[in-house]
Amino acid sequence: MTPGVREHMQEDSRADILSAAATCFMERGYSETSIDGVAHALGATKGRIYHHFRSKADLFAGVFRAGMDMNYAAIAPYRALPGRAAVRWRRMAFAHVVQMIDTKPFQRTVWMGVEMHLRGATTPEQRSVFAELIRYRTDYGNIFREVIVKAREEGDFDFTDVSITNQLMFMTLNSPIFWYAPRVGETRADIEILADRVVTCAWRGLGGKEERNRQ
Amino acid sequence: MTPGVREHMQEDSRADILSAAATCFMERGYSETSIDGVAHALGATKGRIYHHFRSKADLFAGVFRAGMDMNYAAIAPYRALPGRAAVRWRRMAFAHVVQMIDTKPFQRTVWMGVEMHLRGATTPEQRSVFAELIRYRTDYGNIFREVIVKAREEGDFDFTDVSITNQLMFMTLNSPIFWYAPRVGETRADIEILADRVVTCAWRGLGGKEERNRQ
DNA sequence: TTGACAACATACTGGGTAGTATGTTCATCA
DNA sequence: TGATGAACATACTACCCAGTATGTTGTCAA
Repeated sequence: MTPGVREHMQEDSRADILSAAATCFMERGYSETSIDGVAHALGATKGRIYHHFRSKADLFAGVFRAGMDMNYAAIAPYRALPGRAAVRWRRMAFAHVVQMIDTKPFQRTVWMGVEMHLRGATTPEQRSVFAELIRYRTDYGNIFREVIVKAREEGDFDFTDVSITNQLMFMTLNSPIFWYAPRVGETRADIEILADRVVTCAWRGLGGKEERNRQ
Repeated sequence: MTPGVREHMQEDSRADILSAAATCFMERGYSETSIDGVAHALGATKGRIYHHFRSKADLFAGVFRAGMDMNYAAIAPYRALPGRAAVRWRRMAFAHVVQMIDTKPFQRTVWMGVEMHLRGATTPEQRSVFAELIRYRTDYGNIFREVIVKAREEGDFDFTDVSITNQLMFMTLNSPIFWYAPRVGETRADIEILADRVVTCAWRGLGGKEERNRQ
């Protein structure tokens, strides 16, 4: 077997662990999730996980980072769109909401990570790793922040306090991670309609003008 | 000492435990919170807590119920207001948001309780108690649901899907439990301005018309 | 003044789990 | 073809913590 393929297999194994861990973290929370539990979900044992991750916190950080990586990738195609910022915002917001639905276990883990960091539930040694992840996530938030400020300057949005507004906007855009559940026979189009409703709600909250071509 | 006073002292002791437990649950989450930790925060020991509550889950349920009790009490004065439903909604929503800020530790615990129930993180025996609390909370949500439906009928709100809209609305109204932090020198008026901004954002999300007398 | 009981504190036990130490297998490479 | 190391599995330990069992103190009622 070529070294390239071997390396790829290793990365696959890591990705499988991250995916299983994300699901476990979502379904049981951080401390209720045991390494044995994640291993069981994989049909493996602890050894496999501890071979790839130094600790439970390291595994958690891996899921967090993977989730944020996917978020950046999801909005990347729209960040540099020319034209009005409000239009750019709608594309980004829509991609973000769809992303929340598609990678819900990872996003729930990211959310938990932020909560844990805010209450300082990390050991000193992992503090720096965690702080970097939080910065990674804050930067992501600031991308949207800059866009809505620009859109306000261009007269398309209307709000007073930027910080609060950005918080409320993300609260709406992220909310599917809490209440979305796939319906039987649900198509891609159904999900997109759902996402559009969420985006429209956030759009209104930002003081965006009503558009005729949307329901 | 009169029996009345004794009983009152007991209730005081219970209330102190609930308050300390709410803070601990908020700061550390459910499983990271130890009974010893709550006792320590009270300057007491486990014995005191287990004298009033049968288990950790029972203590948690007590905090949950107390939080919801306070919520019902907060909106009670406005539920039967005559006039347009949209106006009634604004009063109720404002009272709700202020309540989220004032009793944040309890509300965070309620939130955690809902999450735990959704992922089934309860033992069978406590399942019925928990189910009743969830119903208590669902009923509270339905109060708002009925009001926004009425307001839509009266032409003041404009939205498509009631369930999603109610979810998104509560997401916005509840959000201060995640990002609110008291500022130095903050007055009651500052909090009310903050709450009004949140209510306005939710109002817009519901498709409410802009009002001139608000910023 | 003396039970009786409420309201705690103290001391102990058992189960679950993070982390570690040590095997085992198999592919690659010299 | 034997050495080497990656990629796991197995076995074990040490700790934390919920729950319990039992003591202690003060109050009230008779």
